[in-house]
Amino acid sequence: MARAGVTAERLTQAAAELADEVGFENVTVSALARRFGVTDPSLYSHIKNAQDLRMRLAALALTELADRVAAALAGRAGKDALAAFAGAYRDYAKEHPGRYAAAQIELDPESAAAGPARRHAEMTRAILRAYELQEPDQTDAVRLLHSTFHGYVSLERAGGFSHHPRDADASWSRALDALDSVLRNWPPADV
Amino acid sequence: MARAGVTAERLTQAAAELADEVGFENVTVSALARRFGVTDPSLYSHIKNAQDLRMRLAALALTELADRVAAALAGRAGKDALAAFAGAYRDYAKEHPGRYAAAQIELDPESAAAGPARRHAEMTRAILRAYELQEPDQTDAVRLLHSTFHGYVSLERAGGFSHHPRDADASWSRALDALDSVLRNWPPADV
DNA sequence: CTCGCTTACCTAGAGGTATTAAGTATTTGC
DNA sequence: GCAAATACTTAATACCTCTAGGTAAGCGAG
Repeated sequence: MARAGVTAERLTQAAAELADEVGFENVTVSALARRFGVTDPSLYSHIKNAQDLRMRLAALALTELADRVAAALAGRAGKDALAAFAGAYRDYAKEHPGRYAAAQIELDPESAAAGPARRHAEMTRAILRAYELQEPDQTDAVRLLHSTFHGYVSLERAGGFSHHPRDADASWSRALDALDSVLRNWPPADV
Repeated sequence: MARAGVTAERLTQAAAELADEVGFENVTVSALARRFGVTDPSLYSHIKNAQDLRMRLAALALTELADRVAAALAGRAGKDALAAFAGAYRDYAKEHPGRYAAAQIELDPESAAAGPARRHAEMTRAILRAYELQEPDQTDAVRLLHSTFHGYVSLERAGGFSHHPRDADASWSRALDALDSVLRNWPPADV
């Protein structure tokens, strides 16, 4: 009996493909073992448990997403950078819905802060450079941007915009206009 | 053997309590049956299947959330209304994390459009009345508001803001300032 | 009041997933 | 070419979902 050559990396990669095909919630240890032609318990030599698998998948997705955003951001500033970040973010979610869903799970504090999550925060701060915001406004703006991007993509994916004729792309574009406007003219507290 | 008096309504209510206690993903038919002191199959007289139960729970949560928001919105306009809506929304998510998670699942198009989902859209439009936006700007603004609220609450619940000293309440307050500012001065397309 | 219908609930069981324990086979390093 | 490490196996437990078929409790009509 030849070995299947399973490693944690190949498992995570396969889990990512599976997630995009059947949805994150249907990524199971069993389905993954089936895909590799081995029995379920075989996978426990490589992963701790199902939760560990999901966290590895989340880390993969966050890293891929950060790579995309970083590439899109290169050489841009101001609204250009804002649109590039947002576009890369939204496109990734559309192309890889399962991975995007995985990226939303709460990963344990240590690995989250250490790993890819901090890259996202740093890149969002990079966008803001051109807008010249000082702390704590910068942190507030990072949170606002992240919330809007994630919220929009999240609602769009859940079908929240599909029952209305207005094009989701158009609304997205206007949302970016609005964010740019608010960043250029960041309001003082309690207007 | 006395009857337990299970009905679809009591099941849904219990499922909501269970969701807040153990998380939406841990709301199972078995756990619910246990809570009512009956066997698992007994519940299938009242609900179609596990998915049906989740959808009833989602509908309950959406209705409760809409009720809260409607109450908060009464007699307010402009930024006052904006803050009231946002506060009710965020508070509900904090008090009832399981129900809030349930409210995010994709329910089938018919029941979604017919039921509570449309109430949310209508109330968000009510906020905008004072800002006097015309279509399609109004739809774009509705989507922006919803995205921001949902995104912020979602990231906050996932612990996205916990690794930074800046208070999540303060950032939230500034986000509302920013949204108010952008609504009062809605930018034309492609600034 | 009791007969019979409806409905709530049960037992039995099949099928899927997660996980541990303990064993066999395969590869690798010396 | 052997020993140690590791990949993978079967076996078994536990939980969850759901169907089929049966029992019993409550209710309306005679």
